[in-house]
Amino acid sequence: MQRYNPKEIEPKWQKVWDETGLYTADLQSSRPKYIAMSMFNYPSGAGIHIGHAMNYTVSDVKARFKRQQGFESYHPVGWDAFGLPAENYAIKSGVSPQESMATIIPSYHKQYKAMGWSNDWEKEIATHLPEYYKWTQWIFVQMHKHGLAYQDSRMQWWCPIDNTVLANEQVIDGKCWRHDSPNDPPAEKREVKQWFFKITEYADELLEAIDDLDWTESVKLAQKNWIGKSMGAEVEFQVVDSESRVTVFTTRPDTIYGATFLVLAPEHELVPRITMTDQQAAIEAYIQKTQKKTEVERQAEKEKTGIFTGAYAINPASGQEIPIWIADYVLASYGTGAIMAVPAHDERDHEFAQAFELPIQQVVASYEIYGGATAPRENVETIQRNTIDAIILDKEGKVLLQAEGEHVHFVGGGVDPEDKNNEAAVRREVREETGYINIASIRQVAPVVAGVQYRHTKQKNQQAAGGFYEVVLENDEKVHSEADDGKHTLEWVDKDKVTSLLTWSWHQDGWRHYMEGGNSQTYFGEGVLTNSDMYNFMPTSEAREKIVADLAAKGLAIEKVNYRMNDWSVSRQRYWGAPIPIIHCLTCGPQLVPDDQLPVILPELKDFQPSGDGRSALARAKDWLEVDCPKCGGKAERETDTLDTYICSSWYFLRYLDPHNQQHAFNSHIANKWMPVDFYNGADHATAHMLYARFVTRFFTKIGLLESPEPFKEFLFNGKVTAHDGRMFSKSKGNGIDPLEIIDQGYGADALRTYLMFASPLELWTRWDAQGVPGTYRFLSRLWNLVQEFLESRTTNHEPQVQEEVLWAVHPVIKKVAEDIDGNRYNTAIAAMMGCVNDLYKLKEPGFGNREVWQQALEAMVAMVAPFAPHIAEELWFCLGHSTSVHRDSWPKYDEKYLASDTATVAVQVNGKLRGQVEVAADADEAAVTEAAKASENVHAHIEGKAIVKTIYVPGKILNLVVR
RNA sequence: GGGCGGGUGGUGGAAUUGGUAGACACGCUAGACUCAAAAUCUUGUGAGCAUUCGCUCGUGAGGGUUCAAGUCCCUCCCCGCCCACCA
Repeated sequence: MQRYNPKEIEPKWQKVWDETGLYTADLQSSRPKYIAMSMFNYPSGAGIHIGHAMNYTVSDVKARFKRQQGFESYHPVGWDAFGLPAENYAIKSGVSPQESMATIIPSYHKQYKAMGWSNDWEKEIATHLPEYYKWTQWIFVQMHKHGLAYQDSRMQWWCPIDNTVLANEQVIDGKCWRHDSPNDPPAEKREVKQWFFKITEYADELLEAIDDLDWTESVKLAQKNWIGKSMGAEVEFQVVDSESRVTVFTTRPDTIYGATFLVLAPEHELVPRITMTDQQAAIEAYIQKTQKKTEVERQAEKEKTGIFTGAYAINPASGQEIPIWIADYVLASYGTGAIMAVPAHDERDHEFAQAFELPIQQVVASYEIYGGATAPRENVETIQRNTIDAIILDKEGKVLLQAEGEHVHFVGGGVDPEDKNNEAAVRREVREETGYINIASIRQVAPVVAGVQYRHTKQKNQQAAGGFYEVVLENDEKVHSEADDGKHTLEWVDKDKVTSLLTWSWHQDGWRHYMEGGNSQTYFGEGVLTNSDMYNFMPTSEAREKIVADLAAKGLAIEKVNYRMNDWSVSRQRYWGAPIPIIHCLTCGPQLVPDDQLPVILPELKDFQPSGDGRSALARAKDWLEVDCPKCGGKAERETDTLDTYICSSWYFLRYLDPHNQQHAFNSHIANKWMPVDFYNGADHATAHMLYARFVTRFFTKIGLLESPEPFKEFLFNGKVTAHDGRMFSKSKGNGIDPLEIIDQGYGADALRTYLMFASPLELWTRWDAQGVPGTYRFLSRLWNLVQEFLESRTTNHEPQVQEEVLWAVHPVIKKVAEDIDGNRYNTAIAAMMGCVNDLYKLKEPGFGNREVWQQALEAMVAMVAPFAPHIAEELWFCLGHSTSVHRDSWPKYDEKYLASDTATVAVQVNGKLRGQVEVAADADEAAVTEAAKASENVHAHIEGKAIVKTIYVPGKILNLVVR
């Protein structure tokens, strides 16, 4: 018998598939279409690594599965060839990126084929070829023509090593994404003229469509956070003694009465205008300091820094004059670059206020509707008042509680108009209720809490907002009080008794807050307003709208939606990218390169070093640079920026559908049939790339070239492969695993692929286990041997009933494997097939008597294993007598009659504990099963002498006898 | 700090969503084949007790609901990932 030898069969079939074009998709086919792909590959000299092996196998399995099911299945292949690494390599080695790609890409061909991926090589694309980037440039032109591309000067992240601008997402922890080791310098900020795509114009629709996507949930959430929509308002603050107004953005206009100061970002344009002369020097020094500060430093030091401008503004709600500060915790890039600080209700503002001893004013109170006897009543007048509650302590630390009927609470009461402040109210209330007059100290110890209740004494509902004050008595000297009149009683109690004695929950809360030493005036939740004039007791949600509306009527506010997402900066000051199709004319300004002159060919150079003035190496290509203006014919220069490679990858799936089209980026008719991509997967780029692809796709639908507004129907964010110790594989650690080496060791691509899909659920990270591939190799060998033994055996038996168990073993697995692959549960699909092979080993003991049954079973097994292990499957498929490939239209069908057995094994529990099993007919009723169970010896022992009080029967599964 | 995932044998992971916990695989154990080794095949493998039918415990910790909890509810602990001064 021939042994399983992947080294022999894998190259053999790879050659056959290649020559016959087995995986070439017919885009015009009348079959239902299916397109599965993994994220674009960036080719580098290192070749494919284990992460590639993982990613591309995931989509390959899906594509193969659908192809076997009869779909016209397309598994495309292409190269994201532009980008920094190839250029950096060129700078170092002098080998041009064009040349290195010309050798790297063919080496990838070999590796892809060795992995057995079912790519359609006829439709291969590469982004660095003029036939591709002509259309990348064309997209820029279309964006420009539709008003979505513009040039602007911006402070931009700048990598001091590459001398290039970085996108926000390319800055990680303050450093360039490619230079993030401890020794690398941080990214800087520089003013640079840039081209932008107005992705923010699509922010809302990109956000709204997320919910309906069949994507990994974490990625959907990441996209939402990335877009970062917040609803709020812009409010104007008049600067005192000045014409200027400061516009702030806030999501909490309801807290405006608590805005006790303003903060501007150091870069804010008003800073120089409103700075008082005596502060000027200090402020300039502060701005200098913050500009030098890197993101890393800003994040490391959490303490707030800032400086007072000397200027004041008027709070448009309260009319108070409040100081204007500058601080770097306010970002120039978000909102208006200025905030109203509400230290009582925002953690950052609170920190700042504490650091600089600025006033804190609580304006939102948590709110409670009291239950029980004091519940508010209907059709009763509601009055509103502020209250105080005093936690009175003597020198020993005992606490004074007041009892009134069934209620026990702290001493407290309303704040009367004659009380000039709350402290006066506390003093008055303590004297009136208790008679104590000598108070050592008073301090607010819990935030103001509001509530509504029914007051029997007044026969009205009362809304009250009150704070808790710690009152420490100096001595026990007292005067006549209400307590002496018998209105209520007073009692000194130990601190540990207080909680259990208090009858009002809000007093319990206040006490808890006090005992926890919680902050006395901050509250970050929702509630009702307090200290806010006519808005008092209004719920925060309502006040948000009302206050903005009232201020808007005076022209001082406007409702505003803000996004954290910024426009897409598409300029790169690099050589190795698609040139931006713009010509700068001194008289006419920037002009688009006319369509008939596309592509703007990237000239071949010898020196790829950026020109150092912030422009790319293209600035030195004089012949290329100098052109005539397409409008006036005068002297002009080409744009030297190239396009962000994210543009290349934002539409490549469309080019896959029409890779050789000379007239158009893609054919709309074909694209409308094939879009959206049915299955997409990857382990990176959850935000930027996916969002840009969605944006560009939506743009195409807007301009009428495409029907589907979303590019990816299903997206699986799969896990990565790490070393056995959980650390990332990396070249510097020298711990990489080379997939080709595994294959060459003799295990073959099939075993490797199967292991990667089996090791763990696709969405989890996999730790590389050196024993894993040998394990799946063993499984494939067993299948191989099973088929070979069957083919060599001579036994026959013509009775159809013989060995029908074989079908009972296989058909449920056919059902499960298809369901599991559809649901991306590849690991359990493989486990089910392994189990099935093990079952077949046992069933072959008496020989392969019923040849028809065995033929059917083995064909099904071979076909099911084919998406994971395509080579062995093809070999065995032909061995089993086929003359066409297993990889098309071979998926087995299961027969319902082999799914459910006519007998069932029922587990018998007594009082929920497993005590035995009984074999019964599948349709046996509860009584019959109970009878059978009672007859079972061990069950009998457990129920003997006891009464069965209840019986639960789950048909075919479990019988639970409850005894007493 | 915010958000999202998770904690199940020696290991990776199963468990039809409340119904026999540990499928499948790795590793380990014993045996067969072999002069021997590898490969292959056959055993056994959560812990403890009993080594005979069995019994007790067991899914991060503690409590609860239920005939029945890895799964549901409450309290707490730990780990991973992503985002992070976004007003």
